Amino acid sequence: MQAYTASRISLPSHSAQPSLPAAFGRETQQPVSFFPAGSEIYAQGEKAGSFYQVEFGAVRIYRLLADGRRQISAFHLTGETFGFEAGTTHHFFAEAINGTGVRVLRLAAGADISHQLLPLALKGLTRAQEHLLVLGRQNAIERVAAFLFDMAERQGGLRQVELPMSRMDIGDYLGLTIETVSRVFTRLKDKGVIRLLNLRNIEIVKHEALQYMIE
Amino acid sequence: MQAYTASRISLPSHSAQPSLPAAFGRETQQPVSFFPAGSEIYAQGEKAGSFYQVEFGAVRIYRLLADGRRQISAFHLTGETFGFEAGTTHHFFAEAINGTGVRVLRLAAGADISHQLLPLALKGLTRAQEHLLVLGRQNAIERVAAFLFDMAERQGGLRQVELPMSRMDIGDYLGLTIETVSRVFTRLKDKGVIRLLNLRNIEIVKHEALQYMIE
DNA sequence: CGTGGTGTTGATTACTTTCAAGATGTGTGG
DNA sequence: CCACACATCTTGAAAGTAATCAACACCACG
Repeated sequence: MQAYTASRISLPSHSAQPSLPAAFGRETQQPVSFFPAGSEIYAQGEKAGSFYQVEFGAVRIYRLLADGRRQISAFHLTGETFGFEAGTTHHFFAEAINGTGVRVLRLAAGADISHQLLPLALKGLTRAQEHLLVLGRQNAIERVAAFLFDMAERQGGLRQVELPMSRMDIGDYLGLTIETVSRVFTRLKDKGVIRLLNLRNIEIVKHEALQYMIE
Repeated sequence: MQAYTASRISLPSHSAQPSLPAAFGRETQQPVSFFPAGSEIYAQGEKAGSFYQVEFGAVRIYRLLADGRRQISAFHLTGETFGFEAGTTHHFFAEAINGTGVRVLRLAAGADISHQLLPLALKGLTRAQEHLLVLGRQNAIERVAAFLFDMAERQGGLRQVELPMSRMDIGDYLGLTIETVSRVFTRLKDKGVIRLLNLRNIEIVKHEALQYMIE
């Protein structure tokens, strides 16, 4: 059994203010905060009310069981938005996987941007529900295939895919152990479906084989 | 492996118009439609744009893999709302589990009720993410315990809990086979945690034991 | 060039599924 | 109201998949 305790590694430092998030008005503009690898963006139980846009890097959203088992419910890559939750407190943890730039968009009191948030929330809902199918009904190789397919798609559908997260993160996202994740990578490599360029970069050789695995 | 094909059993018939859904304005009022047990409310690929409130009965939301494996992502009981989705087409199937009354709330063109929908979408998102933890990181007995705990809570926290769905529905919700679900029910009964009043009604004898199982 | 963390591979164990048979429950028609 | 029939559920035995335990390899860092 793999176990964790949530740790606050360091505080973010503010940096420059690059590209404007297209979907939101100027009034919500905030500078970009930098979060070092492994640092906490928000914690379960903290007051919610902001949301966050990834400028660069990657973020994991997760929950813990009392005995330390961890389930990552989502990864967020550059350009993606996260952090909105029901109620006033966070139900999940958010951490930077690597050094990550995040634009914190604090909701002005009374500002009604629900018509902008709703599509994002619905997209997150659809994503979560699709992930339920993977965790509930697919085996190890299908889960990894679905993960790689999704990551490739979110990176523009290129052959080369970057995996900013560790095997342990992948395992905790797919409901598998790191050993099983590793074995499946090896199997996919031996089948010629993927090539392992290095630990964090893979090439999808047989895209259609991958797609076929996940239906 | 358990397999399904989605079937259209019958069409709904309109009936009386009881209680007003408190959260929504008069302009969205619609009569209650009755859906017989097993009938389809909407299908994957159909045009979305309405949402639905359960007046009585129960609904299952699910997805299918090409080979017939099914994952139920949610059950909806009396008073609950469902059907909002990202994009213009449904990604899921919705079926009445038993004879079910549903109020169909069609969105008037241009009507902006996103501020009413957002909390519902966020609640659904939180629910789905919590379910991810169950499917990804909990074993059979913990899954069933989490399910019973949730059902009890949604029915007012009473000792007696009604399970309107079959063992197969429960299995497809929890990512288990019907045999495993049945065995776990027996184990919980033998431990004195629950009593099986009949197939569709259980009594939670040791509420704290159930809670302890799911942390 | 060590050293600690991360990842891979192998052997064994454990849990859930699958296959199979029997029991229970429900609905229908006589 | 009872009897039959079909569907659903339960239980048992065997098989399969992933987890666990363990050792080793690789990589990044100081």
